[in-house]
Amino acid sequence: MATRRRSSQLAEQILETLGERGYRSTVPRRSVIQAVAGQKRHFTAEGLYRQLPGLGRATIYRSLKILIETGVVCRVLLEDGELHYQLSHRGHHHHLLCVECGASQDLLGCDIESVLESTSARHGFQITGHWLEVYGKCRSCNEKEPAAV
Amino acid sequence: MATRRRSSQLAEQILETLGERGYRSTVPRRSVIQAVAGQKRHFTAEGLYRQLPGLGRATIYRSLKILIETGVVCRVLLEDGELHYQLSHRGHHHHLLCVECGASQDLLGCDIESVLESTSARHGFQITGHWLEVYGKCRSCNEKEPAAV
DNA sequence: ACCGTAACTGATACAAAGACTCGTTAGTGT
DNA sequence: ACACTAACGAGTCTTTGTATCAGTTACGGT
Repeated sequence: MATRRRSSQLAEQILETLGERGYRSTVPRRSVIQAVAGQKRHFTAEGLYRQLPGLGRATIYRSLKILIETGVVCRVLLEDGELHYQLSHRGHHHHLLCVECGASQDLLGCDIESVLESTSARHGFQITGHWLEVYGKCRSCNEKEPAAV
Repeated sequence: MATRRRSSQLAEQILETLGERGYRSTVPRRSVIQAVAGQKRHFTAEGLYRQLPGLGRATIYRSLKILIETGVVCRVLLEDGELHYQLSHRGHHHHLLCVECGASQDLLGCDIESVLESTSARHGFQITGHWLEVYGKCRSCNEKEPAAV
């Protein structure tokens, strides 16, 4: 199956990145990476833990922490305040989160930064970072169930 | 002291708003509102709890929940993922959070919405909401400690 | 002023998410 | 092959918040 091979390749790649940073390639770590690489949407640490019986909770959280530091995974804030995780290929970016199906896509071609920059300057505020999540309905959910308005 | 009177007035006003919604004016509730109205920056539920000995944790959380529902208080997401609370006079708005002093001001005159709208449309995405927090240094912190670059 | 009742309260237990500790195991460079 | 140390798992602890429940209190109606 193509998807499976793709996620294995990704896992391989992630492992290599960690190797470059001096992290060891251990059996549990590889399981976590494999699982993360196979996620189609955002996931929780607890979900991973349940998906990987035999691994300790601490290992899950430790691995996840490393992956976040490395930039392989990023955090996603759900509308209700819940914190999830998600694969992140790029550097800084934002998410379009579908509230129906839970899918998420990266928001590209968005120059939020410049808008923020200029508006904040008016407040005498010097921006160092920001966090943006966008919620709504993705294309396929829109088509499935056309706008009720 | 002017500040004190202003926060009392605010507390009075909040209480009135709750009254209109059918919420009772109880002693513990008034304490919470008084405390919230006196906060200068974002705060945590646990912080309130510590500030108000004699009140039960459940009461703090319940009151806070009501205040959020009523729109008196809004949630603020810190850069590290911590969730704080903050007075909120307006409806929907965003925050400029100072990472030095913890001050926060509302981001006004920002038409993020329209930028998001048009960008997301390109993805076939129909926006229903979003969450934006901006981090940086506020005017006074900038002046105190001029840019190191 | 009193009463009935529904809202509210605090103590306590519970739950979820995650950090910490520590003795053991296992990658990795030499 | 060995030694050094990162990483492991089990378990405990903390933080943040919710659920339960018996007792209390605000408040509209008389």
